[in-house]
Formats: sequence, structure tokens, C-alpha cells
Amino acid sequence: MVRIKIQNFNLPQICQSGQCFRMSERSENRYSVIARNRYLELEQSKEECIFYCDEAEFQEFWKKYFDLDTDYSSYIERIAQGDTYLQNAAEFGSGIRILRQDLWEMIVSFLISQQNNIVRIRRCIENICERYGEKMVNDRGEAYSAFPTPETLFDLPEDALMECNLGYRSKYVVRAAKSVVSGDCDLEKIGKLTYKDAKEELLKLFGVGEKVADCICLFALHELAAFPVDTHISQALQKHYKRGFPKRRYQGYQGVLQQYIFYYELFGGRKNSDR
DNA sequence: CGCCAGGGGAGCT
DNA sequence: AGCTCCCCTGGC
Repeated sequence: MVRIKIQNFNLPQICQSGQCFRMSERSENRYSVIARNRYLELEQSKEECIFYCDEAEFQEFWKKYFDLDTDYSSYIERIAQGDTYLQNAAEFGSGIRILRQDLWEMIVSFLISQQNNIVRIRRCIENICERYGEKMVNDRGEAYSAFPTPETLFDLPEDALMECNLGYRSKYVVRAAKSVVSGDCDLEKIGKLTYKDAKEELLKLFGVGEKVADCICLFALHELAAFPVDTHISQALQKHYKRGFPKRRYQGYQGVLQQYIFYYELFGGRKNSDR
């Protein structure tokens, strides 16, 4: 196991921030994450966090996954002094990190996310993993399911995933798998493109629009300039930024601020000073 | 039963 | 850019 001391890192916040649907609280202060086919447990006390894996796996995978080399306080410090709403939001979610997750996994996850709520998105994803993901065993000897590969899904009837509760999103996922397997959608290539070009490629997928493409860019490609606007963000911007969100001021890391706002809107008890 | 909302998107003008 | 219609599930 690996022990680290780190600022701006908070497991409950990362877990609830709605970017990783396969992270959950196992027991008090103890979290598990499944990324593609890897399983990890973590535990956090005050300023120290324990990763239950060996040093090598931490260095080559999880360190990057949790973006541990980035100092998030510098993002927060650059928030305009006069913007008390954003100051409050950033303070409230200051332990959130923008994870570097798997591209295919994010495509599927955010196809499922549309017109859907977080609790149900989690259930949908667990359903397809249990049904179509490779069966794995963790260090405790417990079974878990990897994320299903495109090759496992591309040949299914388009409505097959309705039994996993995806509803009308079933065909989006099956068609996306088809695009990946056929090579129409080249994941490796997309990973190397600029934000603008990657987004353009993702928009070609049936069921992927502006918002979903931005989520994929932000959470898989780590394009921090992506600023996904969903119903919550849209309402928040109308309330607090009547003349528009100052994207230019925060050019290059708007996505981080989007997460603070999103998390604050969903879980922060509204303060009077915000209205 | 109807109504509505949930981290939208497609297709059209 | 804006509009309409569409899709499925769960909660009230």
C-alpha cells in the first residue's frame, strides 16, 4: 500500500462529483474504484490518504488517474475576488479532482447520462458491467466486473441493453460500440487530437451532442477547457452570471470550475448570499 | 392515472 | 441559434 499526504483531495467529494460512476463508499471512510478492469481501495484520514496497491501500480496508473501531480489550489486562487458565488463553490468542492478516465468508458457513461439522474446512471452502468463485463476477482477474493469492451457489445441487437435499464439509450451504446469496432471511431486517434478536433470526432457518434462530448473531453481526455453545460449548470449560470460566465478569464481550466459549480449546485445547501 | 424531471439529442428552419 | 419533438424510467 501507498500512503500520501496531499492537499485538495477528498474521496467523498470525488465520489459524488458525478464524473466517476464506478466509485463508491464500501464502508466508513473506505472507497473502491473500478477503472476499466482495475480495482482499487482507498482510505482517507484528514490529510493522509492510503492507496491499497503496490508502489509500481500507484506510480504508473493511479497517480495519473487521480491527477495527483496537479496543484488544484492554484486554480482556486485564481478565482475573482468579487465572485463570492464561485469562491463559495470552489471552497465547498475544493477536494474534487478531474480524473483521467478511460475514453470508451466515458463515451458509454455519458451516453447513458442523458435525461437521467446520477443514481440511475450508476445502476445502469453496474447492470451492463455485470451482464457484459469480464468477471474479475480483487485482492480480498471478492468478485467484481470489468467495464464491457466495445467488442462485447457491438454485435448485440440495438435494444439489447434495455434489459440493463438503459431505456432508449440502448441503441446509442450499441451503435457507439459498432463505430469503435469498425474503426469509424478511432479511440487511439481521438486521444491524440486537440480539444476542438476530438470534440468534433465525438460529435459524429449517434447520441453524442454538445454536452456529452464536453463531458467525455473533460473526464477522459483531461481537456480542462471543456465546459459541459447541463440543466444544473445552465440554471446556475442564469442565476449567478446574467451576463454570461467569464470563460475568457478562466481560459484553459474552465472545466475545473464547472465541476465546483456542479457539485455545489447538487450538494451545497444554498446560502442566502448566493441568491 | 397523469405529470414532470432527470448532468440531452436529432432534425428541421 | 432557436424551435419542436422524441426517447425511457422513477417519483409524486
